[in-house]
Amino acid sequence: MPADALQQADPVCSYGMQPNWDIKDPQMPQEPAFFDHFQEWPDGYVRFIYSSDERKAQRHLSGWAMRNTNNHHGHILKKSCLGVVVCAGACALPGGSRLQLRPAICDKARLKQHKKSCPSCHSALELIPCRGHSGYPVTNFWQLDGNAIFFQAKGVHDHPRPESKSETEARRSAIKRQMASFYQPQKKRIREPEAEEDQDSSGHFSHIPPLENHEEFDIITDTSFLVPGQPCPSFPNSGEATCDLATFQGDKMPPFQKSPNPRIYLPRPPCSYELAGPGYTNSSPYSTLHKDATSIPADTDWVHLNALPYNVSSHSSYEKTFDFTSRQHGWTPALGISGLGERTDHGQFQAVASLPYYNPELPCRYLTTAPPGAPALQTVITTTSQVSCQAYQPPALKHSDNVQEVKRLSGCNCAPGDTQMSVCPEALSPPATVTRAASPLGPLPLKIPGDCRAIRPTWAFPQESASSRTDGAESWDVCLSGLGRAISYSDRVGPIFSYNGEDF
DNA sequence: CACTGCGGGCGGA
DNA sequence: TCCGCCCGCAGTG
Repeated sequence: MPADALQQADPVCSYGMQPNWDIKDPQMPQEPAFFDHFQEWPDGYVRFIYSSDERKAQRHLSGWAMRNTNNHHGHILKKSCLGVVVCAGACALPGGSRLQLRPAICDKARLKQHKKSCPSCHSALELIPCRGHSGYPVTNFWQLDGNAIFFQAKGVHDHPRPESKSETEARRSAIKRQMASFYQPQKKRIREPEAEEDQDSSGHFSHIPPLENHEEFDIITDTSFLVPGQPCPSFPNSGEATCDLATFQGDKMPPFQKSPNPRIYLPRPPCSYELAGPGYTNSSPYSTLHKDATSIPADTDWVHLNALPYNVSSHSSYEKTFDFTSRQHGWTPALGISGLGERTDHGQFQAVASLPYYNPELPCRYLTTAPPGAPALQTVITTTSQVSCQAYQPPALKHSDNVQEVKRLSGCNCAPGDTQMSVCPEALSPPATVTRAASPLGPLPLKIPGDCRAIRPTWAFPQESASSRTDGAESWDVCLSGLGRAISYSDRVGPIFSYNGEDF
């Protein structure tokens, strides 16, 4: 274990688990012995102390879309979570993923964003508000005191992660750079098939603009995210799909780069997708994704968290932290503990193994029951928006008392055609295996416990889990169960599917 | 143009 | 009083 990891672990425990201070205390601890490693996705009632030298802390950054909130305390910066923007139609992207956009922080920009439609099904976009703090948005407090930046979070995010800002920015820049080299060559290829597709009433798809235009290019990528139930004329098969994506992201987005956010829901088996490999062959029905993936590039605004589980295996998943148990509602990322290293990873893995993911009876691989250690807080969300996702909703879902949850699950939800994927190490690890897993077993009835949320863990302390993750650490949430569950991982594992910010 | 931070002000608990 | 929230303003990139 790297020294860094060790350093990180202890502080986390000390501050995260046993904080002896509160953001509102008149006097903060002086000269803390340890500084926590910056947590990009703090979740739960956690507290951290960052070094005043930590840039991200200085900027009060967070993976969550946090907006400034006036708390009438000049010395304490308060921010509240905006939630996540999803497709109101709850359409499932190929691969069963859902769009999870980062809400614009600016009210004006957010309104503008809301006017956009889902690139996949053209349904309206819906903002899932955060209600993780007693029905109110999760709040984060920041206070600079001496050489330390005190951070305190209140509430448990009850929604999927939006794309993190840092990731978005990183991806955009990377894409732009790569665009130049990748673009031209692909131009022709992309046009042919896609050109025919006219999904966008506005004509985005019908008209394939010069690839030089990044935005346009992004739009094209939209086609790659066809809803399973929809016809996919333009990408009938994967044969053509060469792994452009690999090329695309290859150098820029190393699969394992820290990527805080991506959550990948893997309702269906991942296509065998090889990021690194240039022409992989894919027989998967979803191969189109690959193809699409190839063209995916740039849209940073859209995040298909679930995107493609590519290379899940490549991660040597065993080692990755599959934190099925983790976090509150299952949306939270697993503890990816880059820093905690063996201890955590191992533990998590074991935990995972013990979980019935593969159990058909528990399609929602997230356990239905919260572990003892799980945070008691359960957001009671009676969101109005419901569901569109019912289309895919299995009967079992209906029983959910929490509409919101169900709806959200749709993310996990699977499209009708989802095949069940047994989640076992084997499946996740080797690409080949994954591919095999993808083989259609045929749609399975989706049974999702009413409270199909990820379970909260075995880890007794949310803080710990949160803290244990290093920033951007590789953490995975794998929701494999039958249909719906998702794998979310923080690593920059696979291609990140996003639509161009232009449209959204 | 969007993000960010600040602060006034309002209303509800 | 506290809190959530809206709004506008200003600085920044």
